[in-house]
Amino acid sequence: MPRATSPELTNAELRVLKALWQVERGSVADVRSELARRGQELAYTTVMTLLGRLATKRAVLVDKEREPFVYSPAHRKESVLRDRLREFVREVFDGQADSLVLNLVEDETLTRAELRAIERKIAEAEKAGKDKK
Amino acid sequence: MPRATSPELTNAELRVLKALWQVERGSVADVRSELARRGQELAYTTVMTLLGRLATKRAVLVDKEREPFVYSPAHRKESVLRDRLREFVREVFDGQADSLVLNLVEDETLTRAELRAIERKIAEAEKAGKDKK
DNA sequence: CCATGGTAACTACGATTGTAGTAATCCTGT
DNA sequence: ACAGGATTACTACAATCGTAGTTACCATGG
Repeated sequence: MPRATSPELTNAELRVLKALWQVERGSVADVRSELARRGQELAYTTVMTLLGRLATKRAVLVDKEREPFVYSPAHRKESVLRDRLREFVREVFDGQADSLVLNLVEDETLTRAELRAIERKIAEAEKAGKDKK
Repeated sequence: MPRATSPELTNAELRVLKALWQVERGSVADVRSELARRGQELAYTTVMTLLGRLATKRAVLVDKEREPFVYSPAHRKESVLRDRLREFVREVFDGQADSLVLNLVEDETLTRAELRAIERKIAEAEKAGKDKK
């Protein structure tokens, strides 16, 4: 089955994409300063290389009409992260998402209170979406 | 802070390590057939290379006393997976584990029922461990 | 005793990753 | 009109990855 988004992104590419989601759309310079803001100092050309690779992978769109080129994410953050997550669950936890969550709780990355909060949030969302569906 | 286990493992290495956890300890040939059993056909030397790399990273121990060498995992599966998970949550979800779980639910990888099951399991475990602690 | 099959050590190799340099071009202010 | 900064295109390059071949050894069965 075709991936919802695009081929595998590397970590470096993902960091750039995250910066791009933040600025929504922008030039290499824009993305670069957003990265800097998050502590990722990269050479101008490095950012360009990464954005180029993302474009090749159809993960970002480039508007070349006017210079400097304007880059924008090709997919919503949620979709991309979800694909990543799916892949991770499959690769590392053999598809056992529940075992993954159990890990998070045992590790106290997630408290039981948070778990319950999540459950509540889902229940709400379900109720709210009932009629729309 | 020092990682609980070892330096980053690649996916190929992780697959080998999983096979090794399965057999608990064994020779290259043993690991290789376990991999085959799970649909991963690899050349004998490939498995050797991977086990060698795992040994270099201190992720497996090698007993060279007697040939064929006997390999065994250096850490429990749980620890290694947990490290991986931690890393993933940080890298991809910026540390927001709850957002990750929310994703799993929305994606229906996890049902709400499973969520509740997990919660119950945790509660039980907590109660059971109370006196031991 | 000697060939053969298993095993280990070392080498290989193209692809990808992360990071960046260089060359060429294009505005823009003086 | 030109120098300099911004911008893009192309190239680089060492490290790692995934996969495997080659060489050499050694024990065992015939």
